[in-house]
Amino acid sequence: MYTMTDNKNLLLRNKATIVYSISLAFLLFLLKWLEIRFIIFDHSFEIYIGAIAVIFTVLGIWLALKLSKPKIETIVVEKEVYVNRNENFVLNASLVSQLELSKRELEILSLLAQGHSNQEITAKLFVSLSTVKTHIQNIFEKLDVKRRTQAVEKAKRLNLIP
Amino acid sequence: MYTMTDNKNLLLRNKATIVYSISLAFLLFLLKWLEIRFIIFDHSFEIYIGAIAVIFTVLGIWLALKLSKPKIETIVVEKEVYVNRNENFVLNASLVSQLELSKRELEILSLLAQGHSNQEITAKLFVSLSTVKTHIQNIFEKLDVKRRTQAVEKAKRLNLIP
DNA sequence: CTTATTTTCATACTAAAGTATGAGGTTTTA
DNA sequence: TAAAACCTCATACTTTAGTATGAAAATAAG
Repeated sequence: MYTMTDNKNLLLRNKATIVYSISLAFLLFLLKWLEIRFIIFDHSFEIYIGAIAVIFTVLGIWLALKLSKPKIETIVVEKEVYVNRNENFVLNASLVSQLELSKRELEILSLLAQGHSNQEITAKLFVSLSTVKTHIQNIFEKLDVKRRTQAVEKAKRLNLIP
Repeated sequence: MYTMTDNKNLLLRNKATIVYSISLAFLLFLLKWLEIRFIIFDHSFEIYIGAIAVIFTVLGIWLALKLSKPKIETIVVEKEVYVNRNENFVLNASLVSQLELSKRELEILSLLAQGHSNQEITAKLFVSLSTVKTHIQNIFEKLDVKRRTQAVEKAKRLNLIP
């Protein structure tokens, strides 16, 4: 099966070469034949050359059309998938990676969104207030926001948190 | 104006013809020149004809590439973009009435959810900072919350704001 | 028209959030 | 194994948010 496919590809790939070779052979034969007639009958030299020019131009055009590869144009169609806010939350993992948000940062972002204060977050995660503040600061930088309400709004909009 | 456009289209449409005509004229001149050299110096006839063939083949190829519109093969790629379904937000009017939230309060609640600071809200609504604070205070009481993040979370959960 | 509700605004104060800087320990990656 | 990334924590300070109280104007409802 594979051998069959290979053979088939070989023929297809070299089709133009084969065709041109055969055509050239035929045209050379034609040249010789016309040359003989020219020598014998001494017809107009210009007509002969003109015929050569036209014939080979046509051959060139035909060959170019066969050889040219179709230009591939890719169109990206954005298909909007509507997601109900909480039910079908799908994490935008690529964006999380792009923004370089760590697991801890996402965790804290979630707790912000749930309405917790910094002090409450310390109790939930068993860390100090300054740790929480540091994480929040990092989150703000990565999301390019100034306050927690902005962070939450943006994170939900971008599907970073449910 | 229309006449100008017509003239322009005429030139564009016949561009290939014009180019080919000029090229042919040039090549005929070249032929004549080569012919004269051929007659004078009596070089090989086959080389001369071969040169003609090659030249005109190249011309044909060049012409075809210019003439032919590249075959454009279009590949459509679907990319899924997750969009929150804000369109289907249905205000929980009965609950708004139950909680006795006024229009102004809902308005300010929305701006909170969008991530605005108090000062920013003053600018948007053309009221003073203490007005904003008073409204927010009233919102907190009616929603029984302690901070804006809680208010936003609860309001979205209860479909009070989009 | 009177009353109730809403909106507006101020003041003084406390609490929480946010900023900037520095440092050390742990885990992951190349 | 070294470097990078992540997590943790502290300190000092500024800014914003939140609280309590009071008052007046505007609008809506009875």
